[in-house]
Amino acid sequence: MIQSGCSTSYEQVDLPEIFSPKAKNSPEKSTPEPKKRMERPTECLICGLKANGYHYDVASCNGCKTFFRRTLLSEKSFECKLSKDCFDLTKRKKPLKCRACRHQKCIEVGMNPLAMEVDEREASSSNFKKLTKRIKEEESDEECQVIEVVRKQKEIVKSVNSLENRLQNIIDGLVYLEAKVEQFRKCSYNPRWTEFGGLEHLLQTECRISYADRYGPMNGWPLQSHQVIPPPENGQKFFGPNHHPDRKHWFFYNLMTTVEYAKTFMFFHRLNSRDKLILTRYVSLACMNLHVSYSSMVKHFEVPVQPDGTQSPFRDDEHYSAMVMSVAPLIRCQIQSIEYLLLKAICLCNPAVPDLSTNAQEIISKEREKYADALFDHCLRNRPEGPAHFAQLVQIVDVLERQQRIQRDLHILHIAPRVVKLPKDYVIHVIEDIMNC
Amino acid sequence: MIQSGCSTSYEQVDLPEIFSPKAKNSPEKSTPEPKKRMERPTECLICGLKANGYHYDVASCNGCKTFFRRTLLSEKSFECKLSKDCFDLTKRKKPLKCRACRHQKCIEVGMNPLAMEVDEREASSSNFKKLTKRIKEEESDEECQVIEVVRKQKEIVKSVNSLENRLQNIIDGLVYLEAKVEQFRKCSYNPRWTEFGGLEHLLQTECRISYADRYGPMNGWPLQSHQVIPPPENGQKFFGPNHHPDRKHWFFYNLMTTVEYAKTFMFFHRLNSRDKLILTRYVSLACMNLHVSYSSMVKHFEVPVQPDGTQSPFRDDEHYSAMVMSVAPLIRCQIQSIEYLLLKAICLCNPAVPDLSTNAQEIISKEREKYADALFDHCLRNRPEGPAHFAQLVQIVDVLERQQRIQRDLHILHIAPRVVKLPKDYVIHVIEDIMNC
DNA sequence: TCAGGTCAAGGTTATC
DNA sequence: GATAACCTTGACCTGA
Ligand SMILES: [Zn+2]
Ligand SMILES: [Zn+2]
Ligand SMILES: [Zn+2]
Ligand SMILES: [Zn+2]
Repeated sequence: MIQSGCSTSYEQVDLPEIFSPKAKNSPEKSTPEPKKRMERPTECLICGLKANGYHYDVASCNGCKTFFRRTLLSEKSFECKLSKDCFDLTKRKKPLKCRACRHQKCIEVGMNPLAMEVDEREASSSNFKKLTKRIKEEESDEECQVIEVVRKQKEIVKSVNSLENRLQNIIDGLVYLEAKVEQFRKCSYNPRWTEFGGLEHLLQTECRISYADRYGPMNGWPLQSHQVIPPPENGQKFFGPNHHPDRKHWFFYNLMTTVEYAKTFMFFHRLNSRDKLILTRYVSLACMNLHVSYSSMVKHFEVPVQPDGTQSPFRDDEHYSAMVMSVAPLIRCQIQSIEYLLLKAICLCNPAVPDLSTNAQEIISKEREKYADALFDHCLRNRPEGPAHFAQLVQIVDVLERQQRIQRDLHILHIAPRVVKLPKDYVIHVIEDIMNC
Repeated sequence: MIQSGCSTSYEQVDLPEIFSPKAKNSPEKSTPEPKKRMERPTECLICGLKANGYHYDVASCNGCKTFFRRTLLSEKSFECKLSKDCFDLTKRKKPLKCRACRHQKCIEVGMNPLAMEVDEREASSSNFKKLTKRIKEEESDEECQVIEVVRKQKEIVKSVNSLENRLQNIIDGLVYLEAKVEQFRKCSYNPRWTEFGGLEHLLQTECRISYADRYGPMNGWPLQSHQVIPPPENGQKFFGPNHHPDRKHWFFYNLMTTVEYAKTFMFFHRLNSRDKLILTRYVSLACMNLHVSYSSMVKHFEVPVQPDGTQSPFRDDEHYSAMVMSVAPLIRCQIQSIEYLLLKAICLCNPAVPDLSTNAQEIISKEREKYADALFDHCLRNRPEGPAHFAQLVQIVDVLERQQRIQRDLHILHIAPRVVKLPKDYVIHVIEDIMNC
């Protein structure tokens, strides 16, 4: 099952398999290979000069490393005085001197602020907060007084920059969140899926994303290839309450992760319980699909690999077509990481979900607008054919919508009837709650 | 017979014990130790912070350890901008930041560059050369001069470097040869031992080591435990011309291998036939013993294990003692692979073998010197107590000498009389030629 | 290896 | 335009 990245939810037939090694031969593949962390990097992904290693997870030079750290920990914000492409190396061989563009590029190539070791002082009094804290709705909270003073001094500057900053903050927030989500997937938290409550329970309980910090990464991941149990032919592996502390049930875990992802959004907490339930029940599958499809694309179209190293091959052409359904559009428009993040937020903020209260519709609609604006702005700045590209990206939302409908239909037709016959403690409630709607 | 690694040469023979662990209490060692290395060190002798162990023979912290290595291997020299007492902890509680004084202090407290594992490139750095040379010659220069002189001596360094290269080449050659020898032992070449000519024939014929390439490894080795025929109680297994193509007579094969090993040495071909015969007849047994004992040590096997997986268990304490005779000293001094290789070459180059021509004595003597020099140098660089360790290693040659004498005496007393009575095609000539001398 | 730290060099801005 | 005060940068250092 590509969407979960798990070929074994209950058994192999439940949902179409979408990935296979065959997929490599897809004629659509033309992504330029981003270099993997295998060899010594040669070129700084930010400025193009000689890289001297990986810094904050990105092949980069010493200068860009220091720059990223400095700017993140500083209180300043920058503004490009040219055309916001000073570090676009497709347009020029050498970047121009521009801190705004340089910082932007650092984020775009994926510099990870979580790799930074900041103490509390630093973390609380700096730009770091912007990138690592979720964006605060309209006005910023009170921070320490020193910063308050600084802010007042720079009020004028700020108002000029505010829109740009706001969009940047949105992106920074999503970048940060995604990093946390990935940590969560890799962490050793692994509840017994059959004992885990349903969606409602998931929504009522505390946010689990931060468990990653408490639990730390799963020991021994990624697994060695001989440890990776191939998905059994009969698909029975995950039937029943078999639970290995270091093996995750990825369909379950990815769905849960997506719900936790939703729970970190500020607007989400302005919804009432019923709306929360309705929204997550509907959108989680599509969000998860986008997540897994994007990961697959980034990994060059191979079988999706979960953080533990397990793969989910699929069996036939039908499954293959089902996969292409959401992966192909991503590849076609060469989606980039920030675009993906904004798109996922847009998927989450779906005001068209049936049965939402009017209030929820309003809130969610406003939120979607925010992310859509940010995506549009981002496209304008970073794509030659900005508006057209934006339109292409938005179409992906429709694809995801159709895809999740198909998956649910298949589940209801083929899986649910079997699940009914299963012993009660064989049922994974989160999956059933989400898939049967 | 443990020394051959085969308890079945012709039959099981008991060797008397002549060597006991007591022998390790060499009376020569009584140097007054300046500082004991017994307990965990608490304080870095250079900077006064918490030491995390001994580095380069000195209780020191990780920082000072790293600093010493870096500065020694660098070409730079430093200069104190204050009064050369920045690391004088009697004058201040915390040292000042000063690389000149820190490096100086490292030398003063006795950090030993010979404990550094440097490759050739690194070793050619001037700072390293200077300090190692000084320590070797036990000069006590004024420390400040050391660094001054370093620059002026860069030319000398180059000539010293060539010696280093030569020593490294010697080691490289032995490492390569050993790999070939091991291949040979594992290969499927397995002549009928009773039809095989004697030592003279072995010397006259082509080098067999390279047969390994032609024959390839023996199929099915190592044998499964159920395939390993336990040595028969009566020791008759290898009596007679029984020959299995995939079972080797290890006493015969190991001796043959040792002669082939000798034949690969350049100096060996400068000897006349008579000297070749005399030399190999005498030294092959000891060389083979060293080989088998070392393998046993490496494999943590009390009983020597042959490449096919067969073992040679021994029956009682007497056999055990006989084995310990040459294995125990190896374990005691924690012999390392390169030391073993050099030691084996030294064993081979024995100018004291009776009846050698004067010419041969000269050649062999020179050769032994070469390997002994290399071993000494290697100990100096890699062992904290280099010279003492070297002495310990050389003592092993004496042990091997006594051991082979005992083995031969036993053979002549107990085995040879029986062999005489055997049918002619039951005799393994290589063994008889070597053991009856 | 890659975090954070340091600081000389060079650039920028403020002031005269 | 000169001078000083301040900021930015990145090579290099340190240690886990
Ligand atoms: Zn760079
Ligand atoms: Zn710019
Ligand atoms: Zn120290
Ligand atoms: Zn000093």
